Amino acid sequence: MATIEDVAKLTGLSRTTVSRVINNHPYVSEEKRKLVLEAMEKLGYVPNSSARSLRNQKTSILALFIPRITNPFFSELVEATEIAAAEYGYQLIICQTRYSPEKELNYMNLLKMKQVDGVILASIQNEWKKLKPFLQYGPIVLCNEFDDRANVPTVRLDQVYGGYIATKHLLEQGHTKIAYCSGGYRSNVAKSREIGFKKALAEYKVPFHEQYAFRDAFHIADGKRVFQKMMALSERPTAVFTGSDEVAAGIISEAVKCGYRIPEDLAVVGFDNQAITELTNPTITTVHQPVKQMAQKAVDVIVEKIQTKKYETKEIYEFPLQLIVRASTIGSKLHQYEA
Amino acid sequence: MATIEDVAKLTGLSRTTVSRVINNHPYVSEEKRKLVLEAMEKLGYVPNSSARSLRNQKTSILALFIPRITNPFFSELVEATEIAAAEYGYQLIICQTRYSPEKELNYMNLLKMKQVDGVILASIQNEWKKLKPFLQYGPIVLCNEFDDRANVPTVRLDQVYGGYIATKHLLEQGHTKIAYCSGGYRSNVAKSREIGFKKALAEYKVPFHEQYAFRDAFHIADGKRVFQKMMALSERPTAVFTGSDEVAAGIISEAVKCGYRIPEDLAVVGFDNQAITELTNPTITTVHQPVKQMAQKAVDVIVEKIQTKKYETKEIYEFPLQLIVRASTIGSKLHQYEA
DNA sequence: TATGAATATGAAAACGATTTCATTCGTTTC
DNA sequence: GAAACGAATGAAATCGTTTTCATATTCATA
Repeated sequence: MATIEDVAKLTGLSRTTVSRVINNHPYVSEEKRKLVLEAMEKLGYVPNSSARSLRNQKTSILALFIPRITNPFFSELVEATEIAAAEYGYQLIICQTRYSPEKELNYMNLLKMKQVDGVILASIQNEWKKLKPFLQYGPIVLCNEFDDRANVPTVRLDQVYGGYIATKHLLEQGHTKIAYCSGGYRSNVAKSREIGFKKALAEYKVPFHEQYAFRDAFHIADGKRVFQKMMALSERPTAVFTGSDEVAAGIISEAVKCGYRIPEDLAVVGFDNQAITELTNPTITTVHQPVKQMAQKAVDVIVEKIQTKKYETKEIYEFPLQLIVRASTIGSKLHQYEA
Repeated sequence: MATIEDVAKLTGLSRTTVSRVINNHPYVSEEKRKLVLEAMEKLGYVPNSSARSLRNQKTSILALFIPRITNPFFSELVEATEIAAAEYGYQLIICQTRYSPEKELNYMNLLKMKQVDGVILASIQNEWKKLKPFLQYGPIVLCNEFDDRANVPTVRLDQVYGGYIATKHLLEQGHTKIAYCSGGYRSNVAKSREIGFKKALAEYKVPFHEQYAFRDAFHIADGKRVFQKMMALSERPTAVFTGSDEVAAGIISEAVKCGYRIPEDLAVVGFDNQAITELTNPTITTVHQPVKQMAQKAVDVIVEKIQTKKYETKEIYEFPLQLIVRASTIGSKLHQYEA
């Protein structure tokens, strides 16, 4: 394994000069520069990352915290974040908290140990006061998830608006018995959507009944379970708002299997605009989230924070959401080949 | 930022003793050990990763190469790999090659620069002779993808068998005009499946026509495109083998939209057993791949190679595949509530 | 009671880079 | 022709650990 010393020896120059060539510093004669480059090539020399990190106090690695990567929303976020990070020359370490506060705190030590230059939190499992102390070791940027008490840069989507437009759409179709379905008790994303949901109901003077709320739905299986619960109610809802397309797909799948018609018997809106929304029958009305933009911004911001070393600045960057209307809410016109 | 020196000063001991406590080395009196632990706690001291990596010549980071993470097969692989790596105390860096040989070679420098202790290749974009030289810098383990010329540990699935059982299943249903659909020209995974596909055809004395082959299908949209191409043929196939559930779902979606019946007009088998296989209508017959086991084994193997430092050993670990029969191939019985 | 082993500790050398500071050599400037 | 400056280079310190080697103490054993 060739080191800078080997290159220095081979050229008869000092480590300093070699280092200058590597880092494109001035005051190296063209003659020596060529000599060094040739020697580096010949020895197959590449600077050692650990040594550089130690000396420069910088690893060029970011950590991205997500609950689990198999959730397509987070897959897309990881994809976009990795690409954006690579543009800046950063590597991305994936930290799956699996909804565990302990795992989250444990991964946070990456910042303390200086194994990463910064942390992007796309989900939050601990109270902010538990995370805040880590700010002394490096920047934390919130992306997607957020917390009012957190005095750090936050890149997020207007979830209140998302809940609002999706629900308003159902209300416009004449529904008054609308169920609410979400995942993540701790999540402010879910809470915001619920605020938007209730805001829309209030505007239409439609009351909300707590028995219509299901706040523990994450996966397809949860959707199936929730559907059965809804159908067991004495007064069944005619529409349901869900916090993810997976759950919406689960509901639809179970409904169709049980002989119900979507949207005639139950209108369903999803969230995320995932690929499955166009594959189910009927296709799923959903809310599109600009994940790529959000990821890009989060990386832009954290790179800037790493450079300026000002970590405790409350900056909010918010992107809009967009309703995508498909067959699961507006019925027959789009149901071209069914039945 | 407290260093080991600070802890040493606070306790009045040497760095050596503090280091011994950190690393649980023997020959430290219980009295001093406590003293050190208290001081570490008080200062909030945690060892610096870069310094450790430099000194120990070990980063405790693995790199996982995949084409793109939004492919659910690779999401699942990343999830399982991250969990398995974490058990060994390793972090996981994600390298999305996006099917680019240049990007792949570029990421390979992580090994050369010693930023990672090992590389798990779940996809291969370059000829092996281009990758082989990196073996002098650290272990490479193939996982999922493979190459006969590569003299390194390989954890893989029996793809020939996978192609075989899926195709045999179609043949057993009486199909003789069977199309073949896959993604990745360079991929030996795809090539193996094709071998299994043709083996099954041969056993049933069914000839294969090249116009039934579509080897550039990766996504849902490709499935839709392929469906249109198939229907434009003078002699249309009655069944199609696909290399991914996404493509199968695309085909089914497009077929249903155009008024065709699955499986009566076209039987479809997918690959991967992804969540969507149970959400489409009809549900998709597919081949289940034991991704978790494969990922776990790949991590076990690479950790061992890192320890033993023997990188050039050809070891093959192969896991079996399993056919999951659903409605997209066996028709009416499972189509309970359609029409 | 001397001897050797086991226990406990520290000084200093590594790991491989970058940076500070000093030095040398030309070239300009007054 | 001395002073000042810019260009080119290297020696050595530094980043924060772990490890090697040396030394000192304690303890058991002959």
